Amino acid sequence: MKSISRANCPIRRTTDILSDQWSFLIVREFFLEGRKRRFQDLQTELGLSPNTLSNRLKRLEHSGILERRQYSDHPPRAEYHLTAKGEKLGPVMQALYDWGMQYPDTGQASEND
Amino acid sequence: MKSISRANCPIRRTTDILSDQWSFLIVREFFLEGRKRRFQDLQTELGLSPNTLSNRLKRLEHSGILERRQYSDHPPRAEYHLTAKGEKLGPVMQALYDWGMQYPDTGQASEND
DNA sequence: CGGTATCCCTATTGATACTG
DNA sequence: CAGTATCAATAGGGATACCG
Repeated sequence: MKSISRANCPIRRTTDILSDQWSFLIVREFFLEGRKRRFQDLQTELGLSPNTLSNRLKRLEHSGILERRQYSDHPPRAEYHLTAKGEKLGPVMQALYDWGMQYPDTGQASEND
Repeated sequence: MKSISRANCPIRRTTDILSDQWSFLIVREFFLEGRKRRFQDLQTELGLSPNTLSNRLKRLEHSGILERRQYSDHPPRAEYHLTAKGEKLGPVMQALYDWGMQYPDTGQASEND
């Protein structure tokens, strides 16, 4: 685990994409709730505003982690799913999960769902 | 890997602490550059402003990931080091690193160091 | 050296209303 | 349903100057 340049460090490349208030949690929904998620699902599950969600989704799509698939026009229905690249985030999510499980007292979130 | 409440999800607890522009990268320095880092080291290595660094450092300290140790007053010298809890972030850092290594094209950082 | 104190700017977010 | 548009609030961050 040794990087050459800080700007091009693999950890930095990863966190540049995912390290904000929502991205990890959005990806989390795919691992926890199912491989296909719809806009409304995610919004309800996470409780963020549609513009913010739209924004993150586009970024994740652009980064090749999610893929959008529209399968109906008239009642507009689209679903997002993890790409192979997105699936490979499994170990990352697992590691975040494991650490969080070891320290249940950490953090300040207290509201239910 | 199944959580009960979203607000109290282990992943969320972890990302609540670490998921911002700098925290992962600060922790990264301890894994990559050495277990003890000083304020100036980190600032130079990462290129962030002192107030921002100070802020993150306090948060990481408060979260029990880093510990501050002042070992001189007159020429003021302090060093930060990972706690046991901080060391346990190893798998997280490794996973972030591994994913980043698999997808070297991802991200947009292009400047050198 | 190891920070704090200011000032300021911009990106992110939320709330809300609206559209195809 | 799946978003986009708009507006306002605020937190994050940079630059800089300063202090013990």
